[in-house]
Amino acid sequence: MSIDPTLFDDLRARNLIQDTTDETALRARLNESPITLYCGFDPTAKSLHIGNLIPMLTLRRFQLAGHKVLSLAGGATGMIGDPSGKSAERNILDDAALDKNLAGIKPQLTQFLDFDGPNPAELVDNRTWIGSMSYLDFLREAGKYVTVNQMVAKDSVKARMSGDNGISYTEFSYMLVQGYDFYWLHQNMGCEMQLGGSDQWGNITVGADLIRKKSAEKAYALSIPLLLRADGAKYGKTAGGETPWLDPSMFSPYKFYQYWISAEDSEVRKLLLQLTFLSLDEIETIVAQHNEAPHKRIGQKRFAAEITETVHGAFATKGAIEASEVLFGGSVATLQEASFEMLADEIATTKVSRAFLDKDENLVDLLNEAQIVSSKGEANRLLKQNGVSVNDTKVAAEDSIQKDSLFFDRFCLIRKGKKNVFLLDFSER
RNA sequence: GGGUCGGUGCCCGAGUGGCCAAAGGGAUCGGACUGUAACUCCGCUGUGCUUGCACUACGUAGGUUCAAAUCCUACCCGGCCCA
Repeated sequence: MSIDPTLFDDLRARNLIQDTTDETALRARLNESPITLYCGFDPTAKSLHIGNLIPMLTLRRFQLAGHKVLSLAGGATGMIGDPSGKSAERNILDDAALDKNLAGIKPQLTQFLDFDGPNPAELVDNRTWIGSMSYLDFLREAGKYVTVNQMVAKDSVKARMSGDNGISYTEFSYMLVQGYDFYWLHQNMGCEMQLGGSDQWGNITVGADLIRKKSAEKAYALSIPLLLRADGAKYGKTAGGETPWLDPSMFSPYKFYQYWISAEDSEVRKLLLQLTFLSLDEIETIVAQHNEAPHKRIGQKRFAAEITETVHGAFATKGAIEASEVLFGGSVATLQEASFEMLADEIATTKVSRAFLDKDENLVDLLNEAQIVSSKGEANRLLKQNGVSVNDTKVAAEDSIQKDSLFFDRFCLIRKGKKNVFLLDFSER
């Protein structure tokens, strides 16, 4: 397998490099022969989310360039909780939750990398080496080589020491565990480099130092800028506080696509660069087209399509795009029954009993029943504020949905606000 | 272990016996504008219903009182200082 010598410059151009250790040496090393590198992901939930996408896809860039990549599931580190970027102590997950999360995350860790072929990636779990290690061994093997002085100096720790909540010894130890991972992978799998978000920098360098001290060998670190929105908020939450998960059963491809469609103009270029595999030239062309006519939102559409395809595949992406076009372009009234069925797969659909149809002023109950609102009070408020429409007609609390307002005697489209669309299915007799 | 300060709604934070479902700010949510933007402006934001009342809520459990977020007791949790 030959190495792509342009990798480093490409990463730079895409703004995927925040910090590196010894850039000159790293460049030389990357072009000399395939390097083994790893990036870790802790099982804090049963799915990864979009915040994990950049490191994941960067790992893929390395693999495509001919390097050997290791994807690490943090079965051990996940038990502790990384204090980086956190203002308060985290709850420790119990074993059952952890196992469940690991089971959900492992397939996602393999999804973006190639595990067959001439240069297969490997999936490792740090529980296999840390899990069985005794505390005393760990203190002797890892703890002896790192001073508390350095650890306390890390930003992630400093922030917590000066905050109101303090930091537990457990979380304080996190960086040491992660550092030992790097060392172990270096000794046992020839891993020379660790990749991570810029919030991981402190943790990563602990590992590199450990390798240097214990084995007197060189290890490299590369951190990636955190994916931030223009307003400085982290990507990884929707406006409503929902997390855009990668698991389609937790965050549908339609929602995923919509999430990116509403990205800001100023973000388009960055997103294309960091998260797609389009060439730099192609990206500049798209950005130029976009800037000529921002209202057409060429950039958002292209990016959303690319990233949705990467994460959810071509088929799901097609469905998400079609649903979006119907809901935000076309007219619902002209849809065929088959189109409704397609929509039902893409957006939130609730089966509702036809018994509701016999009542007047049934809207509040229906909204509540379909869990479009979390309380009847909220339903009333939304209706009063003109925030609900049925089949694209604004409705009030006194209105109702009756049989003759259904499409094909079964479907009814409800909008809450501008962007939240729900389909009610009255097909049960 | 001792001392001390603190724990209020999604978050920050005011409130020290009734006028408290709890000021103010942030955030979310809805509306207008628009490009399914940004900016700006407006409005809402515990639950239930018979819309005025009831219920639930100020760390937890008791108590005092006609009345408690507010006072008392015990406990739990956190910060800081001392040992």
